[in-house]
Amino acid sequence: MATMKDISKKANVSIATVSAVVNQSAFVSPELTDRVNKAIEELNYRPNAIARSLKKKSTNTVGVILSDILNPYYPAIVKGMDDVAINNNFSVILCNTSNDKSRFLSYLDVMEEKRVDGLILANISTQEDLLELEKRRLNFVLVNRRPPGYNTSYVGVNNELAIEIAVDHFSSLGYKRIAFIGGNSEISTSKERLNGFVKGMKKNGLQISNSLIFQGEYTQDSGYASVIKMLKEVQVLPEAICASSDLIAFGVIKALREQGIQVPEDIAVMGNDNNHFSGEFLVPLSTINHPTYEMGKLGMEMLLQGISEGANHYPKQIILTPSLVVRESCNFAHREKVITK
Amino acid sequence: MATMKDISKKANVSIATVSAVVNQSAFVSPELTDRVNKAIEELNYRPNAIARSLKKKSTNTVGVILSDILNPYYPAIVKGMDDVAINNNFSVILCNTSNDKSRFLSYLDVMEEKRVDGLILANISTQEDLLELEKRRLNFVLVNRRPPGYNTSYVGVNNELAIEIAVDHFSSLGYKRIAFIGGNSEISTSKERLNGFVKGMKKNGLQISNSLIFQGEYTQDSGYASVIKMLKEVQVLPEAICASSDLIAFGVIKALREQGIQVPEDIAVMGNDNNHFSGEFLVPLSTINHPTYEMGKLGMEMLLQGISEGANHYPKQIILTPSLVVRESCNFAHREKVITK
DNA sequence: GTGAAAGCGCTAACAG
DNA sequence: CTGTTAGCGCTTTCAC
Repeated sequence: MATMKDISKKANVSIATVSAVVNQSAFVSPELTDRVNKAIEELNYRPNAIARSLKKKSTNTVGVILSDILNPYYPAIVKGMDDVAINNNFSVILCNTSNDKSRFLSYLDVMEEKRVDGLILANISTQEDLLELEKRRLNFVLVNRRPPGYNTSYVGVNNELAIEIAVDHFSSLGYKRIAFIGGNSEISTSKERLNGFVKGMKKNGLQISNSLIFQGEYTQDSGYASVIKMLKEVQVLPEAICASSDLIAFGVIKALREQGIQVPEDIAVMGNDNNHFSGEFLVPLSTINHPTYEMGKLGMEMLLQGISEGANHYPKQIILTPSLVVRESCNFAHREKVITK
Repeated sequence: MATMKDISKKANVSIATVSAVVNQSAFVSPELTDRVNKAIEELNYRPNAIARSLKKKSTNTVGVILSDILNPYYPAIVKGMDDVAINNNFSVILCNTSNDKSRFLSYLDVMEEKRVDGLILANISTQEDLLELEKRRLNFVLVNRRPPGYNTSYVGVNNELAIEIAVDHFSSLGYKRIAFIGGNSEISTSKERLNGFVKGMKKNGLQISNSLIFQGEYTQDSGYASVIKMLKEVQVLPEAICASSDLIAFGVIKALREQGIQVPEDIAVMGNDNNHFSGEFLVPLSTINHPTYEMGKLGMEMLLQGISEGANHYPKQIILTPSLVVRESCNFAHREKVITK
């Protein structure tokens, strides 16, 4: 493959001149520019970004690490990131850890060796992982999840508020006995959502029953399992269920229906995050919308800004505001009946 | 950041020796190995993959180009690719064209400049795009879509068979008047699926009515719009609708329901591709399963094999077989009634 | 077994 | 304005 040297020979100019026209980094007389461009054309020359990176000590590529691309929460985030990356001439290396810690660590190694200019991570919930990350000399911003107390570059949504809104909605509809079915308690978003539940219940003067709080995973199966568990353990069923994610809500509703419990007639259900398919679920899901595309977009913008500003960068956090989406899973006029087993 | 030179000084060995122990590319006495490793530890050294790439003329990274990460068909494909990439010490640069041709071209440029070792493309349907691709000196394999007549490295699913299976299923249930609602007719999978429809209808001795064949996009909105169009244009409604993708089927069912037409009681609907949420759609969708994860996995395996084998590589095509998934959207005992407007 | 040295393709002083 | 040159950090002969 042709190199600048080949071009310089062919065009009878110095290699520096070639570089200057390729990068438009200095004025070159129209005549020479022409000769160079012609040679480039003829030899089908492409600058070698690897060589340039070695010299410039920057790669114009960033890594994106997330835990599970199959979770429908992420594709929009990734799209947001990719859109701004390409607009700024950056490439993104995608790393899908599949929730595997050792895989996460090996991605970190690779990213460091490949000298990415920065990293966006959507999978950091613990101090431990953060420490691991900070060991590397990498620019980074966290997205969606964050360890407790973390207060530098981050963009996420107000998870606490999300569930508060959900509880408010339930309360305004007259529901009082409300269950919460959450995700993995290690994950920051999951904690924040549970906090939001507690806060919302208190705010509305509603009583919290510990027997109606469940934690599991951010999956449909987990939501399903939690309901089965609840049905077994609890004497008086809740009037409404607040799920920590739409995927969980899907599982919840599935389990309920299989047990002959109608949604929303018997029990109301709210989701959270506004999955692409929530509107067309077995029963159209009322939920809380999360601006995921924005999150990815802003995350990447923040990272690139950090990269270009270097030490002058002033770190910040952006917290996006979620909003209520009313559909059919909890619109039923509330009755006073209490369901017992 | 420490370099091999730093290590070599600190450990009092030559730079070549450092390289040898880092890469285990030659025997080094245990003593020197120790000294080197100690120095590496102390200086927190990380090999510079950029420099290595420049020298070795290979980057251990591949590009993946696809048209729309938001389409639920792709995440599993990407996961399959990423899984095998990491296992082989490769990174993947994700490129999401958003169906934008100029963006596709600029991705190609970038991939060439960044000297990726290969490319997987899931968005190539036309001769034109293929030509554009072949201009670059890049190893590549096509996945999912392919231009007519293309017969080198490819992995996809038997789209024709998929729809044939769907038609067979309808036929076995007694449905005769069947509509087909397809995607963009430019896209290879879309054509193949339409062919499968025609083939299946003929095979089952069923009459094809051109007024019952629609093309649009692989989206819910498009499926919705096609049904509205059909309802307006057609005198005698079909008994069953064969959708080219689940997303389309979602739109179809939504439109039908809004018009007061029950699925499957009034009209049966089959999807295609087995979207993650098809089982929990408003009406659980009977569909055809596509092994998407496998497709990504095999595609990446094929590419990496091609890369390592170089000119000795013997190109091939892998066609995965889809399978019927029966749920509720076309199980209704068929009645002889004909619906007219 | 280990070290010296050339060179991958490019950028950026620095001279002229 | 244009050319010369010294590296960027690493791999890889080729001597010793």
